[in-house]
Amino acid sequence: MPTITLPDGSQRSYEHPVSVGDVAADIGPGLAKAALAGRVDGRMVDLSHTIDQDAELAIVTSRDEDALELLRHDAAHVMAQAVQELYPGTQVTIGPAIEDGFYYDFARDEPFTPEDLKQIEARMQDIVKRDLPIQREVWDREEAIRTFESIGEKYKAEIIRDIPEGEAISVYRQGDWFDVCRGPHLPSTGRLGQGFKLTKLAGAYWRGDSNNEMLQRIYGTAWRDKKELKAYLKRLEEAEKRDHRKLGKAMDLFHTQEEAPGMVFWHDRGWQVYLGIQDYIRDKLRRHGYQEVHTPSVIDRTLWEKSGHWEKFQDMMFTTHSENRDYAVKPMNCPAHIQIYNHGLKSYRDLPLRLAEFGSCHRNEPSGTLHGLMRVRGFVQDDAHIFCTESQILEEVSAFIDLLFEVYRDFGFEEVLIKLSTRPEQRVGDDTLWDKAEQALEDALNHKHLDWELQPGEGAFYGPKIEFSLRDCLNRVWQLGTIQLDFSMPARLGAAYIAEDGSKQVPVMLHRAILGSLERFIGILIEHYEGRFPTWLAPVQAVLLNITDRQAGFVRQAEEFLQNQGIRVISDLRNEKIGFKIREHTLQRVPYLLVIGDREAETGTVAVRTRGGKDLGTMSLETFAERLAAEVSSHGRIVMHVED
RNA sequence: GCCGCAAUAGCUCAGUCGGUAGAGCAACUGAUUCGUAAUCAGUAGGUCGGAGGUUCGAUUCCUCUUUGCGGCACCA
Repeated sequence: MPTITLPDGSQRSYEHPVSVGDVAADIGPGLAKAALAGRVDGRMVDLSHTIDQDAELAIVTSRDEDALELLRHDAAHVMAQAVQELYPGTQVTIGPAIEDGFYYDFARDEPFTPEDLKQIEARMQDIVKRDLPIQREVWDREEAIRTFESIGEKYKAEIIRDIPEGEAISVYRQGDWFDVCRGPHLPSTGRLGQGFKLTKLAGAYWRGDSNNEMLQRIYGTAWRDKKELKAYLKRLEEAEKRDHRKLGKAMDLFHTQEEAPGMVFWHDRGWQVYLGIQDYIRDKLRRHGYQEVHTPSVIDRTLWEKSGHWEKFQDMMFTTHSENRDYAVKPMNCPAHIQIYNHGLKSYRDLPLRLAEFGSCHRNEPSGTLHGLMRVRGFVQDDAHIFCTESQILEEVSAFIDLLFEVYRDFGFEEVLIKLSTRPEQRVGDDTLWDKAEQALEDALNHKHLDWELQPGEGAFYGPKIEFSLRDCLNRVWQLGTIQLDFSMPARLGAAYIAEDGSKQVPVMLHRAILGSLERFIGILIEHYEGRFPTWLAPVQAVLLNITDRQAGFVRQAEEFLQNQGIRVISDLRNEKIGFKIREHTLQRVPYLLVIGDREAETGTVAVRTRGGKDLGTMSLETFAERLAAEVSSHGRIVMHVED
């Protein structure tokens, strides 16, 4: 008979099988009331789950993190019930808990409207008030399929058919409503509470396949109580203020317009940031043994046919035509870099050869994917291709990872998501080569003691890859850097080198980028810093502000002096109150505001105020320039501070 | 590309149950020269995304289209 071990190590023995709820009640009435579910030997189960052998048990209450997932899953069920009560004939499909909330996909001919969401939400609250007990039942497979088909739920019947033979078909019932579900669930709908809200409507393909019909997805968020919900909504609101599209407009960095969808018009201030990043990367590449090259944007179609891109991506390439020839605007730089590699016979002594380019690429991305700077049709990558021998792969990959983290740290990014994608089903190259390549990437990651996630089957057809991603302010993940091994293209485009033994060999090519698309990277930077670029990247680093017209002459002198020191400085001589000017330039996120009144003009100094509102006191122009230079060259690791 | 929603002044937005539009900020003019997040007054500013239709009359209703937004699918 079961002996149950609780998290504190204490044990309880029972003469007969007991439910999780029984154990909770046995421990104390308070816990019985608070109990939502149990964790038996690490697996989440219902309160009604029967324990018939020795086990470790933790009672899950609303205080546990686990409770949130339970809650969100239940919210999805309650929403589905509400929808089916309000809109008979709507079919249910799947409805899981997700980060911060839940969704449910419905099949219904008529589209849901934002007004419907309010009604559904009201009905959900009603179902919560009804406090319907949630009961688990195990059904016979055939009977389950028949039942769901008989009530017109063809998607559910299909889901049941796909449950592996031998696995129990569990059905959860709340009132008159029931749904096939693995569980676990809360003991009753009342336990969901009122900390939920429906957030958005969306389309979603059945089973995630664009060949299938589109269902209607309703997203919601769910929390333990109203207070947590409010805090979450507040957080979302704050995050939206960081949106690079809003800040880009407010800070006059760039714009987009109807005539050039997915393309960016960079304004002076945005372009300063762009150039600053390019200069920085250019310098890094020189120091790390890369050559910088530049290749044409418009290249004859036959080259893309040879490289294999035409076959796979022709729909996504912009094309043009002239004098009976077809051209494509380059979507990537690698075939062009191989052309440079192919000029002149290469020896093993030339390897590794690292060719870098700020390659301007155009891809005709599907219209629905465009998103501010994050997903565009015209972009520049900090792209490079490393041609090397097989034995040089590990060393080159390691060196690249070092460089990548060096760069990310200079930009202030510490949290990077890393994924290793391995061989897909359709691929070129034999398996021993893949073994070697995947091992090399894995070794390089482990050698650096990095946390990474394996994505089996997600590699490119020509080789495995590592991807480096960051999250934006709304928690969306965007890939920045990548390094990909390629065994295919060098051979396709005739790249070769003469080995030590005089034989002709095909080099391995590593495609790699650190920032990826500069456009996307700037988008991430804007959101990460909420527009407050570190001084070394800020489009305007300092602004000189006069108090009255009397100081205009000195302001002009100071501006010239600081400009000659290489500082991006402007002056604001408008006849406005100092508070007004401070406000404007603070909103423009200029790192340093230099106020000049009679006192400063007489002594040749500036009163320094930061965009954060800190008063750094008065200092000479020389001192300010020196300190700013120190901040810039240290990439913000040394910042100006108040003198003691 | 697919589903849904949206598009009004330079910007942020209100509005019209069909009778050719309004605020704040910005701009311009004038006054003010004022020491750390908005000085005051005045002036001007719109084919209400584009095309077509219904109507005596359309920014408003309908159709198409473009772009954007939120997802889904895609991402060399």
